[in-house]
Amino acid sequence: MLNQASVFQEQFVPADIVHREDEVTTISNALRPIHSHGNPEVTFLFGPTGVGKTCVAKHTVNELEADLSDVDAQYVNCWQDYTRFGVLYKLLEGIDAHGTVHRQSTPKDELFNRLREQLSRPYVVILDEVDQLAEDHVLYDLYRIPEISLICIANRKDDVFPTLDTRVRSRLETGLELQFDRYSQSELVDILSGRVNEGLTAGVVTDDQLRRVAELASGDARVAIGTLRAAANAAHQSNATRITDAMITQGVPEARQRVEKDGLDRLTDHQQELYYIVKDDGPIAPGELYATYSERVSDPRCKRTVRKYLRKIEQYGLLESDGQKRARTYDER
DNA sequence: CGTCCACAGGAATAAGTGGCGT
DNA sequence: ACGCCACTTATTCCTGTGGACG
Repeated sequence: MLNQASVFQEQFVPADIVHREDEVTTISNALRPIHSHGNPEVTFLFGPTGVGKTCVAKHTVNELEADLSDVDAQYVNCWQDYTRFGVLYKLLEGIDAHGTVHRQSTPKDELFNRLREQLSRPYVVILDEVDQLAEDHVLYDLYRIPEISLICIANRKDDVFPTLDTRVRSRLETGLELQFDRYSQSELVDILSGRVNEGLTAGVVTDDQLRRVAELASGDARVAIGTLRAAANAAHQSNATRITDAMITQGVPEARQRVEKDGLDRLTDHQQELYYIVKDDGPIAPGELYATYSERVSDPRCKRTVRKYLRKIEQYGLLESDGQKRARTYDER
């Protein structure tokens, strides 16, 4: 019944993008100067998780690569490569020019210079989760290289721009900004249908069931597809020929946990403790949160450090804060 | 409506880590 | 083995500020 499990994987990029045609066109147009040896403005994609930002970016770049033979492209997730070094190295890797580089012994601008020298043709760079970039000025570095076209992805505009150096910001703010919103239920159904047609044997899941999955995912394609994957796996393992409603109901928490766990894995014990306090007791005021936290752990970190943790957890999309200063409350997302 | 203070977040500083060449 | 260097993480200190409260 599972013909092609890969279509349910996180990083899968479908050949046909549904319900994001306008976005694909807009980004395509933004990249158009590449055809005539110009250099495009920076493109920003904003929106919550599971709304297709990464997918659309990758798809559009794939199309461009298929169109033009003399163009390079590289995808960088700034979660993994969050330093200037990491990003530059990844970009050199993308054009097979990384050679031998030692983290410490390589002079500061060696990587940058090497990248600039090696580039002879357009290089489209997708910077995903760009708000996680610890060293912003690398954005400015890349901006200065004429061959490089940037597509930057982040959850919220406010996560990116306020932290940027003003000089960097003023350059980047002139770029194109695209806001992605949550999918509607029927849009999610269409997305799911596409995957089902490719990945599953006909008749394994009904249209009604897909509607149910879409409804439970509340606009998040990541959760929707994850739910379907979990249900399909459950059916596969029990040698069933069809997905049952129970499998779907069971798949939802599984998919959500997976999304949650993704972020949680990146947190330290202290950060996880904070997350669980907020999850259990939220919405919770800063003072109370810190009091509870210092009770629960044996060696509490100072307040300043806890504030840094909370900011980080919030950026992971696990928590959200509301209000300013004394009136602020932390709550689960 | 003014004062106060809990809070956010920047900067400087200290302590710890890991890879490197010698 | 050793020190060096780049870099990370936590702490202390500090400033600005918005909401609470008299």
